[in-house]
Amino acid sequence: MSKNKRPTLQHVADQVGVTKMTVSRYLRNPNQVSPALQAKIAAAVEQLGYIPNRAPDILSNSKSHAIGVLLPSLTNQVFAEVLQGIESVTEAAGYQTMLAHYGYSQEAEEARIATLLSYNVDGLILAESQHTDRVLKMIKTAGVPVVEIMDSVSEPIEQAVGFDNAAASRQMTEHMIARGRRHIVYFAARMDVRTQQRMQGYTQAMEARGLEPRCLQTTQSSSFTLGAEFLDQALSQYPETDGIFCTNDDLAIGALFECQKRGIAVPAQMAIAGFHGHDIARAMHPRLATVITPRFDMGKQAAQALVARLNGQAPKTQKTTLEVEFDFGESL
Amino acid sequence: MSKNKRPTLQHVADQVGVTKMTVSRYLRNPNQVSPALQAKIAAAVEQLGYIPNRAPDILSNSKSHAIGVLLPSLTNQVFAEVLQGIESVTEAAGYQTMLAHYGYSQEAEEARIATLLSYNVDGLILAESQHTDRVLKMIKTAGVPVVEIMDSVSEPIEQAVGFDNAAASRQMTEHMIARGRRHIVYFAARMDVRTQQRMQGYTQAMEARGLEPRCLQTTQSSSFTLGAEFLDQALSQYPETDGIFCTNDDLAIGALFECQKRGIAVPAQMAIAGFHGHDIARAMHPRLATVITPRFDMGKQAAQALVARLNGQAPKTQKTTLEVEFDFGESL
DNA sequence: TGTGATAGTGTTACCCGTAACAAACACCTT
DNA sequence: AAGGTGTTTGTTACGGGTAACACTATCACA
Repeated sequence: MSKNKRPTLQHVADQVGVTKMTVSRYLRNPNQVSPALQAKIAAAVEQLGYIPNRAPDILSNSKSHAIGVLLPSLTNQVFAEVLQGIESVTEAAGYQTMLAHYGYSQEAEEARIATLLSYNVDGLILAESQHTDRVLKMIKTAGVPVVEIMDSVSEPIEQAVGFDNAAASRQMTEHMIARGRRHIVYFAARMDVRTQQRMQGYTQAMEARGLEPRCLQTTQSSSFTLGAEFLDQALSQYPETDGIFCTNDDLAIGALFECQKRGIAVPAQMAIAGFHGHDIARAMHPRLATVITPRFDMGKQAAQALVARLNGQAPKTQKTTLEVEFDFGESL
Repeated sequence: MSKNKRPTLQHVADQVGVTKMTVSRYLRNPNQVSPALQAKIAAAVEQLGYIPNRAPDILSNSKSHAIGVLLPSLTNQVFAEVLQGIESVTEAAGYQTMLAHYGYSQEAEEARIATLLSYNVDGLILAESQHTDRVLKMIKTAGVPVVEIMDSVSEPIEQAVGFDNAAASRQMTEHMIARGRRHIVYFAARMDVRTQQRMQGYTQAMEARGLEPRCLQTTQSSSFTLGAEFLDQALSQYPETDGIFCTNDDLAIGALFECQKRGIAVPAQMAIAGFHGHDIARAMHPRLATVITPRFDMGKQAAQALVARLNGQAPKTQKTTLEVEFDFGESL
């Protein structure tokens, strides 16, 4: 039961009767060694089951070919799609992503970044625009390129790829007003920076039309259940409510289901809009009005920018603002 | 603009006037060095912004304190929750998870595992029960412990934590039959091993009652849209259909929405059941009948088993079968 | 005063793949 | 035949943290 250590280049070399340098050359470019040896080395590699080992390279060159990705949450569909966009690029470029999540906590983010840097990641993609001082110092000291996503308004560390949360929210609110809604309530959860920006966009649009902004908010995380609870709260607190705009689709769907349960007609009696444009929102009846955010594309462009940096290209743009789309669905 | 290399123990040591060995000792246990040096080293570490480096340790000991997790997909809510269960354990145990996904392809899984092993992961959690020969050989050669999840029936490489897909499916089908449904159609997508097991459970239950099993299947991935399309197909192919059992909640929800659109009463005219028990299924009206799978717990127990192995404990059980729960909701 | 124990610090060697350089050899050219 | 060129393989050293061992200073106690 003694654990045989995993084979190294030396083991392969011994089997063939050459030095490990020759095997190393063969593995990176077979034509660098003579045809006779090529066959022998190939056989030995196959027989021993040699598995490449990045550790020495990481140690020597501090290049891990790994990229650290920090996301607040993975159960949130939004970030799963962002990650797909990132990996569509990193995978093709030969980078392994090292994923970490921090549950919207700055302290947790700091700890995760320290861990990722201890594995010598070559670059970082961060889904947050505000960081602790220690995070900023670590990134500077480590000298790794960083791309921030989700927000194109805040000042980035180096580069950012995102969209304008406040503007998107303002436009959706304006559209609801244009359709005749006057008593729109905003549902906000978690109260992270982006939710605050969206709430601000809503508030601006309401005030610009002389309407009174009304926000229901909580620091707990959003869920369908919460959307239902907020609907209840809105109806009792503001009985005249004729529209609801939610900081994400989960709340909106929860509110819409609750309307259906109570027999409140959507959109006849109540307009409902969400944020992000998830598949489910677009499959339901009535189809949910929502802001379609460029999640995949944002991940993709962020990764492209990072890979370009790692290939030695200087940052091209500091901020990239992606456009959101609107689906006014059947719920307004 | 010359890139200062990130500080090493040697830099800290030089600043203090000791050897790097002393700094190393301080970092792992401050009391191993004299109080006078403790203060000086702490100051130097802080000033230089020293970031620990795992690479040498990985090289020396082949211990990375990282665990590789292979999931077929991340946009699938199921696996996001499994991952949360895994990380609830690994994070506390001081292991970094390295995540990779393979889009349900055995070849992609093989490539991902090779990559993870090249980073010297200490262990693997695999969400698949069938693997290529090369995967089996690599795992054996690397000598890393492996825990498989999602399926407790197939023969595991070493250990498995899962549930019985066929039995769960059989039970749900039996319940639908007991409620009087006679023409139940099964909706299957992707056709991975677990879907096939579930379909088999359905078929067994139907045949045991002398009913004709009818399956609509496709290799494309499931979606709400596909659920709607399948409903259309079922109604035209088998007009007498009075029940639908779907291989996952996405299909079931798509089918349910389509019923609502067409004015087909659920459950009066059509019973619908899903699989997995997502939040959305439990928030909608009528509440979707569904098999609630132990996703978080499965990830948690798999990670616990793996961490125990890494702490030198022998595998306790080869297979762990977790129980599923049933929510018959309001759609049967 | 010598002996042994202990605390604190230093020295050396190692992990493994590869860059850089060196060497050996075949073959061609003048 | 000497020199030049190119091909193939070998040798050495390196990266950064730490285990193992060595050494020194301090102190207690017989």
